[in-house]
Amino acid sequence: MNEPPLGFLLVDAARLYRARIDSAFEQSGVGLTAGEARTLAYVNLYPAHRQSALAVKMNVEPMTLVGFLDRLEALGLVARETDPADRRAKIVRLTAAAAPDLERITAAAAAARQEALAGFSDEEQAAFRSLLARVRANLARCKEAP
Amino acid sequence: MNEPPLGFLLVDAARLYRARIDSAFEQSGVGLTAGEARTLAYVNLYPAHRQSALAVKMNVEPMTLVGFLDRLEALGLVARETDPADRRAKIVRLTAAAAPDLERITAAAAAARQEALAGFSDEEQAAFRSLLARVRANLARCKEAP
DNA sequence: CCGATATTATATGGTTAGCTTATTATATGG
DNA sequence: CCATATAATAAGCTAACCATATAATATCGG
Repeated sequence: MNEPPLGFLLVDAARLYRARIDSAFEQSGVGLTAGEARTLAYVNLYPAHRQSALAVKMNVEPMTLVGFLDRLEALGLVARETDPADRRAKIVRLTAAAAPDLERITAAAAAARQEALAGFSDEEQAAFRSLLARVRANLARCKEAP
Repeated sequence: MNEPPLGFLLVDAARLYRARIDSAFEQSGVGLTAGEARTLAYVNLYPAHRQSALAVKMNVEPMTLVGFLDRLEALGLVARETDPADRRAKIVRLTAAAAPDLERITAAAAAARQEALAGFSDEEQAAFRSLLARVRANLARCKEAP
């Protein structure tokens, strides 16, 4: 019996993962969607970056990021400060209020990850991570051709 | 330097993959989105199944499948036949017209896969596929708990 | 046989996460 | 100092999902 092609596995797995994350966040009382939480985590990971730089890190169009940041800012979890070196640009920072949410996000994400990787040895987890990172890099690179 | 967590890699990779597939389909003249093409490929993979069975295979809600099939049927690529054993149910089949499109879809998907897996050895490809299938199975299973 | 319950597909309507294109404000190079 | 580039954003679109409700049909208990 033929199996679904690899691309479908990837898209399916990602959709299920996102759904799992969404439900984990809903349960844990953090009022954030997967995309918002992802953005918050990236701001934490790359602090004091400009929006455009953050968008590059996230492999997302700047306009997509604007929406996420709008909501996070409205919730008081991030702040946009005008870059003193360039008044067009904005520097994105976490606020103090973000810390507890970030912690719950991290916990929920860890739970989801644990379920996704159930039955994986440490080596398998590392291998999966590394292969996935290479796939992502391949696809991100081939996006800059047109 | 910290790296983005695994879940984000997965979601990012899938988004980039879907975008890549969409552009490949657009270029190749097949007027299908990634979701529609995925559905068509699943119909090919699991022929003469009921919609509900197909939805299970695709890990999608029945209502999501309805939309995809509506469009594929309007394009004349699939047909819905009433199941003689149960007049509520419909059996989904490919039409003869689907063959060329299916071929172009397969080719476009293969091209995207090749880009995603650039630099992978055969062993790495197989490993990635197998790990991904396990992740998908884990997540699909843990979806039936609530 | 009959009524209650379950199942199959679907209509309706909403959400999330993206995108493109155009606009505004500010920088910067000639 | 003007032309062009860049940073964020506004506006509006699409795809891909989901949940809830409904109509038709099956099925099971009595």
